[in-house]
Amino acid sequence: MSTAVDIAGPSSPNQAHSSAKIPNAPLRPSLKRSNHPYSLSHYISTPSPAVDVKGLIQPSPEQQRAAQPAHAKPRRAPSWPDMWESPSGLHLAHAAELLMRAGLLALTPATTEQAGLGAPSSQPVKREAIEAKGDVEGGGSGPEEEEEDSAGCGTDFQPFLGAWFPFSPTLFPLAGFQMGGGHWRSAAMGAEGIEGLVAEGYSPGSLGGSGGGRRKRKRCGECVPCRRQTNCDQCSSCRNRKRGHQICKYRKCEELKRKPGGPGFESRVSGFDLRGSDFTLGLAQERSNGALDG
DNA sequence: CAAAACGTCTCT
DNA sequence: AGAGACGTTTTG
Repeated sequence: MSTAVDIAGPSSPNQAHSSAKIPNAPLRPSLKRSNHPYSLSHYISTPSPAVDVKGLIQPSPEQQRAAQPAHAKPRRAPSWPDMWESPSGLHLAHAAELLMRAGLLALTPATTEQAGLGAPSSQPVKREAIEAKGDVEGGGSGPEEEEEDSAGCGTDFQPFLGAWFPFSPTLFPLAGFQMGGGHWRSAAMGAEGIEGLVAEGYSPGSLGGSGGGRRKRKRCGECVPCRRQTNCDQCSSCRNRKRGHQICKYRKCEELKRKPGGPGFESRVSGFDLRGSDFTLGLAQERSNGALDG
């Protein structure tokens, strides 16, 4: 088992059968790409190891081993440290900063307004375009991929080293990234890739900006509910699926529960702490409650 | 086209 | 405020 979180709701007796017909994948299929060799509890209990740039670029054998637990099937470059794979993306901000310092990752400047920080329109960048290219690495999506589908973060992209890592939009402001406009730049990524990434983002219309009509937001893919894979079959949403048109209450994305631009939206970003994030703390709490397995 | 699920409205 | 119903959007 990997990081697939199957946090039972108040009761989930029918997980086995319900999971058979439940679309495990979050709405964004690209989330399937994420591959987390570690369980959630790993990230909860294990402090992020100090990583230096050198280790980032040329991971030590120890790091490689750490990224590849014995039971984990190697579905990506084994040289890629697990810091990219944190389901919460906590390692990522650290990594990004290190990369930036190392000059390996440069970002195009964007204003806060452009980035839409704290604004509901701060949309994750759609990744289908680059996924099509990057599927080479971890692309062997076997059936077991399902179990990790929702472990992805907001955005994956393939950096210069050729491996996927989850990319949470909320981390960009932390690491000095400006992402709202979809403008980020990898030193090793050509303009084509960048443009593809940006261009493939939500269309203005789908952003609800000028389109006018209401648009659907998408699951973040990284919150606890999103990571849950089975419907409880007992909540009102599950029981009333046909008429309710609603996802299981216990799978309802935390992000979508919030009103866009509502209270807490911005503070979650600015108040994000690399070690004590809402997500991590929440998981820790869940774990202490026995909701998460080891 | 069907299924899934988000957004909004209405009711309690 | 929460739940339910339904329109609508999105995806395969």
